[in-house]
Amino acid sequence: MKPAAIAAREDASVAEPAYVLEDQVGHLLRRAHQRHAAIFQEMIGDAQLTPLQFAALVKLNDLGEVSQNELGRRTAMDAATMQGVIKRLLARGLIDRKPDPEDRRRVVLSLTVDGGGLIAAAMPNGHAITDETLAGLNDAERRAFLSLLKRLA
Amino acid sequence: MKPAAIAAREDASVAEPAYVLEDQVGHLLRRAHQRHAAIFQEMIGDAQLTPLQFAALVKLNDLGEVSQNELGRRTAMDAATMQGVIKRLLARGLIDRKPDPEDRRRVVLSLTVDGGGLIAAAMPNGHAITDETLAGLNDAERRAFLSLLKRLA
DNA sequence: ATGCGGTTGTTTGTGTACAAACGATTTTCG
DNA sequence: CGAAAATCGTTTGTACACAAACAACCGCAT
Repeated sequence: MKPAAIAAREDASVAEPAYVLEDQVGHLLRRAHQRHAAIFQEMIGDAQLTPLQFAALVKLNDLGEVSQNELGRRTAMDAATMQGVIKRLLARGLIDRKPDPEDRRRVVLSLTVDGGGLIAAAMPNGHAITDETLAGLNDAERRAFLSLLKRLA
Repeated sequence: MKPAAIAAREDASVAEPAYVLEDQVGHLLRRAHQRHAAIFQEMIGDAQLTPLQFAALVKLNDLGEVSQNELGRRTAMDAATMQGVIKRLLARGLIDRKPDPEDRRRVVLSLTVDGGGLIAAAMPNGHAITDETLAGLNDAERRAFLSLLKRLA
């Protein structure tokens, strides 16, 4: 059995464009995301804090009080994923959880003092992580990249 | 307790740049990757086939025979992740696995006929998925984006 | 008022993703 | 030659990521 890459090269009239894994957006997005996650873990300054947990804390810091689903929408996590993130933040005492008196389905989340402190301390690291992730690009390239990336997300 | 976003706005002399989650590369990469995964699942034409499984099959198609770790490096998966991917592809009879006679640590992987057929059928869908993922951008923007993304990955 | 659609949070199951530790082997180098 | 270092594949444990199904609850239209 001959590898397709060779077979294709043998017949140039076959206009099938080669599927080069390394050139596919999906693969590149995955690898860039992997690299970012590694940088995050290295620089966030708290070995237990993950990107999603950090995102949840940041949003909670911005919003004050929110329901679990709402926080999920704001951070692009689905309800099931949120479940795990919330559980771990609760276990570390970084967030609070109380029933919403006005809607008995809901649960209201908010930062604890510890959570607020952690976010305040980690925020600068967040900026450094973003910077390091974009390290290969100059300012103009960063702006261009982020603007294009936003249109894809 | 006042949300930090408001507190910051009250004192313009504090030069702390706001940490806007929606503007961070990491968050945008994650969302773009999520969107791509959704498009992939919808368009790949085989409900069981995941992006990583597809990537492994594509590389196997390109290379003919490789060891498990080597395939992992070529597809940017670590050994533990590879384990699961290989297991599922084996279970579906899409790949073969035999000991390397020249190195008793190694296992040689290759496509089965079924695997080759599936890849041949799915390849066009792969191109369509890449296209759909980049749908918001014109040709020049796509080239620019991919070139920048490659430098980050 | 009630009934029905939609929302909220939860659970289960499958599939990435990676660290860490392991035994078995191969390679390298003193 | 033989010990140390590196590689290969495996397992375990933690953390996303989402589909699907669920009970409880809310709001709206009839």
